[in-house]
Amino acid sequence: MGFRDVSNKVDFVALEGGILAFWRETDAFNELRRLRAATEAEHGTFSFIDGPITANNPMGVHHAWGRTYKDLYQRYHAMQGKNLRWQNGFDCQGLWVEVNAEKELGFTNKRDIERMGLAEFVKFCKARVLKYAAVQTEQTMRLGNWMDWNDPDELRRLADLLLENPTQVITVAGPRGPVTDTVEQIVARLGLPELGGSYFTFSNENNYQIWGFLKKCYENGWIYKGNDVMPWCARCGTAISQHEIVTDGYFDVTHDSVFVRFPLVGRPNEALLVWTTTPWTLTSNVAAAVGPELDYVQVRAEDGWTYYLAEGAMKNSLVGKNNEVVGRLKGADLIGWGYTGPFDDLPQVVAAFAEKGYSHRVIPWTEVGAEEGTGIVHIAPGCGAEDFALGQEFDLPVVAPLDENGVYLDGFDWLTGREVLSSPTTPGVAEDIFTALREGGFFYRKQKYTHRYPHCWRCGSELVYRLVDEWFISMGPVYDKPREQLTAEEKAASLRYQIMDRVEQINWVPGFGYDREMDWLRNMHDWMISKKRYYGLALPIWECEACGTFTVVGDEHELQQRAVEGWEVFAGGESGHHHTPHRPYIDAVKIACPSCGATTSRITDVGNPWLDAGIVAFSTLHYRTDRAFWEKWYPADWISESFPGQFRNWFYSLLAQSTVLAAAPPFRNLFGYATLVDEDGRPMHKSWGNSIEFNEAAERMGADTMRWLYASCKPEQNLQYGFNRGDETRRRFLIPLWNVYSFLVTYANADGWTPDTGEDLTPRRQEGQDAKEEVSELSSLPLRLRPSAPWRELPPGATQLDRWIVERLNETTLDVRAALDAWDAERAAAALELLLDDLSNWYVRRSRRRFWKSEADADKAAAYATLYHVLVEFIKLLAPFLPFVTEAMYQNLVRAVDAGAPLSVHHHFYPQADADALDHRLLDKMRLVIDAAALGRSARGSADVKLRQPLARARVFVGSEQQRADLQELAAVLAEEINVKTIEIVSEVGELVSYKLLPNNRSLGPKLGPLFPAVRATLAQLDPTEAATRLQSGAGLSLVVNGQTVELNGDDVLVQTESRGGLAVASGKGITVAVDPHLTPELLQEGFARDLVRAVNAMRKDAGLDISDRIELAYTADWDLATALVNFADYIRTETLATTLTPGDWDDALFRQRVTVGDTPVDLALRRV
RNA sequence: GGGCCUGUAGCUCAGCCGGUUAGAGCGUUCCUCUGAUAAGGGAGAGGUCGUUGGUUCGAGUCCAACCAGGCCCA
Repeated sequence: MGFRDVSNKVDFVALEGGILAFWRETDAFNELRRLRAATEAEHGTFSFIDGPITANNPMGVHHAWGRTYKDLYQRYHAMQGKNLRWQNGFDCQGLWVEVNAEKELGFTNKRDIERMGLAEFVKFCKARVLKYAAVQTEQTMRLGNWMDWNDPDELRRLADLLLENPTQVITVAGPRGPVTDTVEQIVARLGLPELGGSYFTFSNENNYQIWGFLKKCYENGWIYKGNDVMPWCARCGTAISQHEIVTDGYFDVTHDSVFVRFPLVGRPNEALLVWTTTPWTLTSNVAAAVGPELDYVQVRAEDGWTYYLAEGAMKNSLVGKNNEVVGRLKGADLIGWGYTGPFDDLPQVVAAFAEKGYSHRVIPWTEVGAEEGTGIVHIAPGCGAEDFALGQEFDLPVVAPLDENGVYLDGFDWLTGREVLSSPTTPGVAEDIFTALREGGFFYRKQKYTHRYPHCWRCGSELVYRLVDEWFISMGPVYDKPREQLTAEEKAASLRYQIMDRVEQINWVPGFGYDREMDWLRNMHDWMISKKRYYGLALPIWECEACGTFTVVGDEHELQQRAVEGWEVFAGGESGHHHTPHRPYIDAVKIACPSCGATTSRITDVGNPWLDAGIVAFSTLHYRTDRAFWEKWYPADWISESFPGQFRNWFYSLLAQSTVLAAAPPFRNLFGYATLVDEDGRPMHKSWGNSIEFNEAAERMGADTMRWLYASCKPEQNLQYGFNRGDETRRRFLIPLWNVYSFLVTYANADGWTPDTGEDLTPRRQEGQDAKEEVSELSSLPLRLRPSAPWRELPPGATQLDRWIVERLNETTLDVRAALDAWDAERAAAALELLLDDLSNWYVRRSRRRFWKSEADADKAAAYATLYHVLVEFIKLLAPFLPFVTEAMYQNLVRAVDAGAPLSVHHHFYPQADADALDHRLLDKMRLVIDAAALGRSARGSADVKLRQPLARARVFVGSEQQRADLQELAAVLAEEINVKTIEIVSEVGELVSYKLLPNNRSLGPKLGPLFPAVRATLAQLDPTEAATRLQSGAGLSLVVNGQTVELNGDDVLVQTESRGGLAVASGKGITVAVDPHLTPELLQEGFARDLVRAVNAMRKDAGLDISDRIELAYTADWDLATALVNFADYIRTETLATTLTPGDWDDALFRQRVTVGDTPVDLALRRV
């Protein structure tokens, strides 16, 4: 039995398809799970928690980056015998799901959803999530990830059944047997133990676990209802987040801005001059802000008023020529002045001011400038985000004028019921406001003003800023002292400091992640957990309209107990079917107010989706139902996500929820990576046409290529991604790897060589025995599945080269393990690339003749055995990175010759090596020759002598005795590499080079200090050869500098060599190689012979001959060349497999060519024997 | 305005505790090797190390200020 033949041309994409089919057919992943269940007792577990991906759209190549790391580390730890949970996660709730559903349905605003009906809409969202979870599952499988995947077709079937009728009862297969329930409930139980597969954050377990978290926050007194001023779309009736505006929403528009006078109290005919672009907010004016450091002027204007405004704003603000500056003052001087507002009589304004005992006044704000407006800013805390923040700071009243449709509320007199913005049907209020201002004597002038203004990215309407009720979790105070000085009480009162203590316990990779997270925790505001939408976590807050009390429900059981109304709609109802805790059904349940007993309703808000993602450290680990399981898998050993954004999102929500619910951080190691951009460094955008679809990348580039590209890049830097980069990656690593493999298989098959699988103690799988039965046998850990021992038993004919490449393998194994243990895939990949380079460009190249030769001796056997061993261990090292190509090679190299070997390369243990047994001497020695050979080639290049032309000798200088001995030992190798007849190793190369003396700054600098420049100058004036000779003989130099005597020893002076006239010298890394370029007639003849061999072999290839075909060779050449051919006939015949080499030509030649050897033409003809 | 990060060759990036003539990959030009190789090797061209000060015998490296870009928070 031998290997399947392997072409050196390979279609990686087709290969990957074949491997996916192989895994599917052999159930290879599940067999791994069975194997690891058996090895867990000895090797433990690796706990990974997958950050949920929003199941909204097909995956992008940026997701594939992260998913490569996730798969890589899971495979690496599985290859150490550890057991894993292998659970992928989908993010399923929240605004982004709604938005995509709305787009698909062609909806333009909230009222469309209400027309459709909440139940229908929520159902549609869930089905859409299932559909894209199926797509993302298929894509991630294509990337090669092994996970406990749901069958994508089953997910699609559930989506269809859900849309058809969510209450129909079905039975589905689960790992512990069939499960029967309504479709709605089956979908809500996905990912739970009875159904297995990925977790979905819309699951009952996820939602109710968040209830438990919120209940605990409530018990700690941290939940409260607060206000915020948010950008709001009146048409859609929804808040728009700052993020949504920044990405898509700012356009230039022209508004009527207005200059208004605010008459000052106690200063007749004097007024502040203020300016605004949003006249409707003047109803809600509370204060006027000035820059305390800014210069202001008092101006007597021609309209009879005296105005105050910023000096720098006069030109833009005032009209007329007869404006006279009558005073100057700082903004700070104005602070505290009272004034009269333009709409002080509105009932809401009166009420709000009365409540706080407040009247209009001037406040300081450092942000105020004179570039726009008047330098006095109108402040309406109910109508602007910054205004609101200032209002909080100065404890100002808030006048909030608008309802959710942008219509004035009660208490605004003639404005009540008016729409604030103009629309095709209504004119808006701006003109009427101007009229009112004129009538009240507040109007100064108006002005067209063009500015960037936020718009709704969905419907295009201008946004307004609106005061809304939102629900928050308090993050506690920020204390004005170092963290370590906090008392226990202070810490107990402030969740942020408790979270910081958890952050401290985590290993952040890269390290700046720690700083970012801490910075966020220091500066974050209370966590706003509500969103006025439809599809998402139903916040378990019931609020009493009668007395204002609110209460939080901790789980479904508590809800049932406390329900006073509507339980049957939610959990029983006409059909008798239990619904999931989503709107609208959950809203039917009423409970009694714990304070006054009134019937209360759930607030209609849904939850912030980061609650959904952050709870998974509990919900997916069965915290509520199986505490032992949770304790086993919590905290996660490792999590990984792209870090932009996640410090305040997933990482934060995981940390916050874990801090409240458990005493330990949710994860021990965090690995973050940056952002994926296109090859030019620009962000990828569908609309820019530079984004790459995952499917396109996988099918054009190949998943292994993608994975190697991802794994070998620097994670903390943005990844510039594209097909050119992919081609380069394939060329640099995958193709050379395949070529080594193809080389081995080609020659092994030609020679009939197979690896020795004798004296094998592996229990063989019997025909017909299924994998499950095998588990009991495997529990005794067969030898083959034990960690592979370092390969100490080299075959009898092993050469130094064989021993070297095995040591390189061992060295690389140590490097790769150390790197992966530190979550440094880049370093691991770099070490693996170096090994491939050594294997391909040194070991195989230098061993080729051992494989070609016809006699089957011990040397050849050793070469095969060594290359085979190294390659098989190499692909195990690579398996977590390149699951496809390593599997393909494994199936041929191992399984094809040993049917009893483990089914998959991924079932093996990761290679191990013994650091103490590493032969550093051998590694250093060979590296020295590799480096010297490179220098030799360089030296030849500088003398313009091509490598094929033999030269008489090279002289090599190395610094240490040890290096000289090493080089002496390997002189033959070096001679062959650089094609010289002899190598001389010398302790000084003065004959071939000239010396240059340089001060050793590192040792002399500290010793000499200010004297240093003078010593350097003196040193430069010495005779370098004489000084170098003295130093090399061990004697020191004595210099007199500035009247002082300075003694220099060998360590203080660096002796460098420079090539001298006409000689070919190269140096570096402490090595100098000088080749003698002088050519004798004999050397020239040999060069001709080698040229000819090269030409003939090229002809053989062109003629389509097989490697082993014998030929006859005829030539027509001039006398010089013919002499060379005669003199080197044996050599030429051997190298070209020619039985004869004669002058002349044949009529029946198979192939004929004129080639140039040296400078002269030769006619060659060959025919097959 | 605050925090974090980044400015080094055409592009992407190394450059340690400050120390010899600032390196690598890609691209480019030339040369070369090759019966596993779609590869490999060598050489050339290409640098005000963001700017300005400072510390030092010596600064790409340390310090300060500034400039530009990115991310986050206001």
